[in-house]
Amino acid sequence: MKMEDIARLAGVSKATVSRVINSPEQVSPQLVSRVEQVLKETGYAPNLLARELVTKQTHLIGVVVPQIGIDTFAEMIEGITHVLNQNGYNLLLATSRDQPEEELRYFDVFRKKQVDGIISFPTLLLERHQTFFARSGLPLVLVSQLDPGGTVPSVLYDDFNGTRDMVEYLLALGHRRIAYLGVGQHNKVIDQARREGYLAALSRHGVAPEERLMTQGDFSLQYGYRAMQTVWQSEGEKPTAVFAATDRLALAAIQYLREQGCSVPEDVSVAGLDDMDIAATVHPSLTTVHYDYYNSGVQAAELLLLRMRRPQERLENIMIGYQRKERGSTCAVKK
Amino acid sequence: MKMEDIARLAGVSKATVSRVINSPEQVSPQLVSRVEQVLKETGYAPNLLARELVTKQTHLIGVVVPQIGIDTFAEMIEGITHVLNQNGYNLLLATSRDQPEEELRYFDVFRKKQVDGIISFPTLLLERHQTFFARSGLPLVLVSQLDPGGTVPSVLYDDFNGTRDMVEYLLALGHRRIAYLGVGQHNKVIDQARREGYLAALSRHGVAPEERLMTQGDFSLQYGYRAMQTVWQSEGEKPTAVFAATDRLALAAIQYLREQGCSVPEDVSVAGLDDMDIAATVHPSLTTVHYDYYNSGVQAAELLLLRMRRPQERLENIMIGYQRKERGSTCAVKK
DNA sequence: ATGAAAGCGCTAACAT
DNA sequence: ATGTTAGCGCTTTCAT
Repeated sequence: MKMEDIARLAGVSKATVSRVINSPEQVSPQLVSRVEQVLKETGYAPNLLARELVTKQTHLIGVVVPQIGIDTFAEMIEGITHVLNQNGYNLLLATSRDQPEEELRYFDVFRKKQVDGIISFPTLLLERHQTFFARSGLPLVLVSQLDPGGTVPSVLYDDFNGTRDMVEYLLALGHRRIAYLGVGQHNKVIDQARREGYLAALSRHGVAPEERLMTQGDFSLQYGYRAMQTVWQSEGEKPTAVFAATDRLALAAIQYLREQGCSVPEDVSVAGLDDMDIAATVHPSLTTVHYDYYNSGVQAAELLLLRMRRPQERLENIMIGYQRKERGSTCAVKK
Repeated sequence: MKMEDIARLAGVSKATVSRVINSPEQVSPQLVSRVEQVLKETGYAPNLLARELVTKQTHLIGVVVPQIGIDTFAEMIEGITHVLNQNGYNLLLATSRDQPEEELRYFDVFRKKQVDGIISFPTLLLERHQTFFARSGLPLVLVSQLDPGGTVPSVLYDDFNGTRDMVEYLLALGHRRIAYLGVGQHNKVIDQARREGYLAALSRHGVAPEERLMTQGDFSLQYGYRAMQTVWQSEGEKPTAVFAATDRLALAAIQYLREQGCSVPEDVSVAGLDDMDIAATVHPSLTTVHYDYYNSGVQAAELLLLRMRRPQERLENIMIGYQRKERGSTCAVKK
């Protein structure tokens, strides 16, 4: 069923049907109701591909994230989806599985699909990203990372200060040997700011970092467990506290420590970062750094909407703040 | 930059450019390389809208889920995405927020966008769903729910038996007063099978269900906490065990019990359902019913692919099995 | 206010 | 093997 059929059934021209659908105020009331009648009866659905080919607006936004199954990403996508849908946009979702090439491949698909804009959570920015940013002419927003070229606006997490703050908190509790469980292997950028925050806190308090207390891996619980094990079995005095770059790692670390007959927080304090919703529910409740990931998605979507409406306007990056949550998995070091 | 421009630059016709892109074997090697040269230099990206308008294939699959931020949904979407991307399809993602009307609205958008197929995790099937299934002519797959009309294939979770099995396990441990924390308020269908499984187990062992021990709510931790509280404060003897319809509810219930000075599992056993990945990591580790949600997404996507390739073939529903995981949050009832 | 016709960028049948 | 041409289903001038 196409527009021409509707036109014939209503005894009008294609153009009139199109007007009834898109700008009924331009058509006489009688014809409007006559056409609408037919529209109802037939259950006509306009072919948006055809419309979009003409109008050059697809109301489609391409979104790339490393994964979906991780709470923080899922929350963020939920925020993006909400705002975008609210504004009449649909989202084309893809996962890069931590591979920058995959991400670029999707950028290309998005471009061919004529998306109106792109939101991306990059793993690692390659030179080809820059080329794409410069050439595509598409409205873009980055999450969690800065565009070295300075043309694409970003939504950033204040990981450096969040981590520094938490580690200083541990230092204030009297801890000196503080382990760092990172995620650097897969996602360098996510790890970097946290690692630097950790080091900054130590240096500020005159504590020398020890390689054996620092690990890097991925987001998995298995890795968190093994990382804690590696640290725990390393030569030298045991750490009295652990900062994990994500809550999941922290949870896995606590599990390992518990199995070693070591209780948290009495023997070892453990702090995470993310504040996933169950962090306050489990026991011991997790001391962690809270970020509003849902909101970060909302901000990213709104930033993109802004960019699309006023392409030339210079936009500020948005920094997502943190809150330190002191809960049950940390306490003062034993004398 | 359009195809015509490429044609001009390469000194050939539009049709030849199209052939070089879509079926180079039909073009002489010299022209292929000449055109490809130009394609490279210009960084030409074909407008897929135009192609799709002609070929009537968008390689787009519409996916609707109630939410994204819940682990189980996110895992499932990850499975869908993986298979679909692997097969050259992209996914158009929407969330219904537990509203059947929203879901139908997206079905309509999908249809207009000319998607090649739809995967939906319905909250509640209305009559209009049936109408859509019958009229749209689109390849469809349902998750977690049966099509009453019997035309749309489904991927189902064996919630009835999973729950029954787990509750029988609790009964075998000697528990008789077993609470049920349900999710029925928002998603009737998800709750129904679990509730029936619970009742079936009780009835099989001659235990009369008690209204005061059964609640219904949503997926949130807050609700799980309040539900446990309601049950705990109800008139009558305290339950010795709790079956929660999801792990999240179980975790929240454990938190409430702990705050009441009640230890799990010594005083009260608690079992969940889902086996979210941290279920084995937290303490006490959670006795639960395991489902492979990622795989359910894979199955749904493959079922849809099958349906799209052979539209008339009658397809069997797929049942996702369960595994009972006996862990630390349950034990035999105290004598 | 309405209709006729051109055109969006591509594919595919047909002709050469 | 290559080019010409007619659509795909819509929107949007431009006439009337």
